[in-house]
Amino acid sequence: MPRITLPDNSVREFDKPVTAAEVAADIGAGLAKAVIGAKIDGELCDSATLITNDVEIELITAIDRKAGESTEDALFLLRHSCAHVMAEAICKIIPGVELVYGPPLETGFYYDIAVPEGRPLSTDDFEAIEAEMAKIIKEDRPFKRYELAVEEGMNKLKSEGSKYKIDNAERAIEAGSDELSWYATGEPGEAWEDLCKGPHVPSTGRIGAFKIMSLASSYWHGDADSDRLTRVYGIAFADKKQLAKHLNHLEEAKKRDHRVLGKKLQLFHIDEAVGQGLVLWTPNGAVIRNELQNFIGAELRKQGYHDVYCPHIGKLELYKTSGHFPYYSESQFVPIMDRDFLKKAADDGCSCSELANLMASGDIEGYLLKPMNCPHHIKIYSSQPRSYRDLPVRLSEFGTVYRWEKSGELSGMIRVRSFTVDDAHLFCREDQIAEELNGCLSLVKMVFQTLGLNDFRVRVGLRDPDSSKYVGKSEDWDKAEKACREAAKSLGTHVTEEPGEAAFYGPKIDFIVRDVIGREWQLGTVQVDYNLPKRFELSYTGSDNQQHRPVMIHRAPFGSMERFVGVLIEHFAGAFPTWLAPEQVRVLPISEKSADYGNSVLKALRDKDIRATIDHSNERIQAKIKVASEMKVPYLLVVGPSDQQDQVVSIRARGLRQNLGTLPVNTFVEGVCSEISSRGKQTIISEHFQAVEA
RNA sequence: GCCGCCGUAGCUCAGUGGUAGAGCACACCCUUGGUAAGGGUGAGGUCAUGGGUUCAAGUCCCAUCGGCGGCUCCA
Repeated sequence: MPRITLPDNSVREFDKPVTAAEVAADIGAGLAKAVIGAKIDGELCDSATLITNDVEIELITAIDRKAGESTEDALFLLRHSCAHVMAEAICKIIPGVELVYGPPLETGFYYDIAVPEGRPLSTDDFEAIEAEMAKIIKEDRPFKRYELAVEEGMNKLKSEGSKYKIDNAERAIEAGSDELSWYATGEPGEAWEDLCKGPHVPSTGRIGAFKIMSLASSYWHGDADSDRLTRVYGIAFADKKQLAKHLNHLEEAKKRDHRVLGKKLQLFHIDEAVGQGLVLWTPNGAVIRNELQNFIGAELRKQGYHDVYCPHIGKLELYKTSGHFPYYSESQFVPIMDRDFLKKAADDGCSCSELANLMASGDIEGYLLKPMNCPHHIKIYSSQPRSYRDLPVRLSEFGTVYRWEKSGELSGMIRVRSFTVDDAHLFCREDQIAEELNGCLSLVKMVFQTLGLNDFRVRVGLRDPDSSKYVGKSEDWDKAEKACREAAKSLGTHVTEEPGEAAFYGPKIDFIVRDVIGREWQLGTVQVDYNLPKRFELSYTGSDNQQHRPVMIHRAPFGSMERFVGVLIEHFAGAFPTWLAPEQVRVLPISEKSADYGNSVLKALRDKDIRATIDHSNERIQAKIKVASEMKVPYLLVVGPSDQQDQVVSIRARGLRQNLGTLPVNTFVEGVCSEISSRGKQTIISEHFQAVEA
C-alpha cells in the first residue's frame, strides 16, 4: 500500500495504488483541478501514472503557486503536449506528412516532419495550423497513454509504415525500453496518436497559450547526408500573459541584436560588394577595437609578451607541415596558385577538372590565405637558436585569419570569414606549462571581469577517444589534457569536460558566452600543444647542452575581435562604458549664442584626449538630447548663457533622465579622465552625484 | 552547403497586374528655443541583379547575388 511523501515531508497513505491526480484530489479540490503532472521519485510523469510503491512525489501545476509562474517541469509538459497538438494539426492540414520527432526545448518546442513532395510547408500555413490547434485545445481532449509490448508495437509501426517512427522505436528499444508507448489525443484507436514516451498534460485544454514561431530545416539524426526534414518551432505557456511576456522579451532582445545596433550606432558594415562575412570596421567600431587592443596590450607587456607582425598569406607547404591544410581544407579559401605553376599546368594540357583536383588535394605550388597564425609564429621562434634560459618565448599578434565558413553559417560579426585573433603563442619547457597556463587564464579572467562578462561557462575540450582526427602521441595528449584540467579547475567557476571538443593538435580551455537570442559562442580559448612543435621540429638547448622540444600554448583571451565586439555590443546593449564608447561626451549648446562657449568646452575635452563632439544643429535642446540619447553617448553637456557666466557645464548622464546639475568645466574633464583611466571604477556619478538614483 | 522566409529612398517600412508612397534622416528657410523630437519647403528610387510571362510587372514565373531563422560545421 503506497505511502506517498510530499515535498513538505508530510506523508499520505493509501490502501490501494493511486494516481498523482488522486493524490492531488486527496489534498484538495483546487489542486486536483490544477495538477498537470507529477515528479515521482524525481521522474517526470503523467498525472494519471499509477503509483504502486512508496514514493516521494511532487505535484506539478501549470503555474507554481509560490513562484507565480510555471516551473521548468510544467513548461516541459505543456510544450511537449503542444508539440503533439501541432503535429496533429499539421497532419490534418497537409495530408501525407510523416512525423519524425517533436521534443520540448528550454525555449519552446519543435516538431520535425517530412513533408510530401511538392507540398512544402510555408509560414503561410501557420494561420491554418494555429486555428486547427486552437480547435483541438478547445475540445479539451484527454491525452491517453497506452502501451504495447515491443514485438506487438513494432508490428503496429511496421504496418503503419513510417520509417521514422520505426527508427525512434528501435532507438528506444536499444536504450533498454521493454515496451512502446503511444499517446492518443482522445480515445485510442479513434483519435490521432503518436508514438511517444511522454509524459503529457492530462488534456489539450491545459495548454493555455501557444504560438508557432518559425520554420527551419533539419537533418534526420542531424546527419547532413541523411533525409532533410522540416522543423516547425513553437512556444507554449500556461496562459496568454506569460506568452505575451515572452514575445515582448523577444522584441527587446531584437533591439539588442548587434546587427541592429551595429547599424544604428554605425559600429560596422558588411557590404555585399566586398563579400559575405567580411566585416568593415567603421570609425566608431574601430575605436572600440582599438581600446580593447590597448587595454590588453598593456597587460601583455606586463606579462612579458613580444609583439610580432606577419603577412596574411603563407606558402601552402607551410600549412601542410602544420597539418591545417589537409585537416581543414574544405573550410579554407582555395589556395592562391603560383603563376608559373599555373602556366606550366596549362602548357602540359591540364584540364579544368584535373586542375580542380590538384587544387583540392593541395598538389600545387602556391599560397594560402592564412587560416591560423601559429605557423608564422613558429617560424619566428625557429628563426634563431633558443636556450632554455630564453623560455618561455611569448609572441603576440592581432593576426587576421581567413576561413571559408559555409554561407548559411555567416552571422553579423559573430560568424565571419575574416577575423582578427588576439593571438599569442607561448613556447615553453614542460615544467613551465602550469605557470604559463595560469598566466593565460588570469588574463582571460581580468578581461571578463573588467567588462562585467559574468555569464559565461568554461569548457575543457578533450580528444574523442574514438576519433582518428587527432595528431600526436597519446602520452603527450594525456599530459596536455591533465595540464588543462588542472588549470581550469583553478578558475573556481563551473567547468565541464567535453570529449571530442579538442583541436586536432591539442586539448583546450574555452570560454563560452550566450548571445541575446540564446546562442552560445566560443570567445576566449587556451590550448596546450605538443604536436606542432614536433611537426616543425622545434627545439631549444637545455641546461644539459642537449636539444629539447618546447611545448606550445595557443591563447586568445578575446578570441576573435569581430565576435568579441559583437558579443560586447549585445552585452552592453550598445551603451558602452565610457572608456570604450566611440563618443564619450557630446556638447549641446542651447542656441547659436552659446556656440563659442560650447566650442571652448569641446576644446578642453579634446585637449585631454576625450572623444567629444558638439551639436551645432539648428534644433531645440530637447531634440539634441533626444538624438544624443539614442546614440547612447555617456555624457551630455548642456551649455547656455548661464553656464557660460559661471564657467560650468550642465550634465546629463546616459540612462539618467534628468539634469544632474553643474560642474566647473575642469572638474568635469578631470572626472571623465579618471573614469576612463580607471575603466569605470570611478565615475562622474560616484565622485560628484552619489545621491542620484539610477 | 541544405530547407523556409525576405530584398522598394541613407534608415524603418506600406504598396495583390494599370502613372512609386509614408515617417525618420538629409538640404534650404523661418524660429534662438534651458533638459527625450518647434514649423515650412525641397531633394532623393534601374523597386537587389539577369531572364521570362503579359497590351501592361515592384507585384506572377525561373536563375543569380545578398539578408534572416534553423540544420550541419567551426583549427
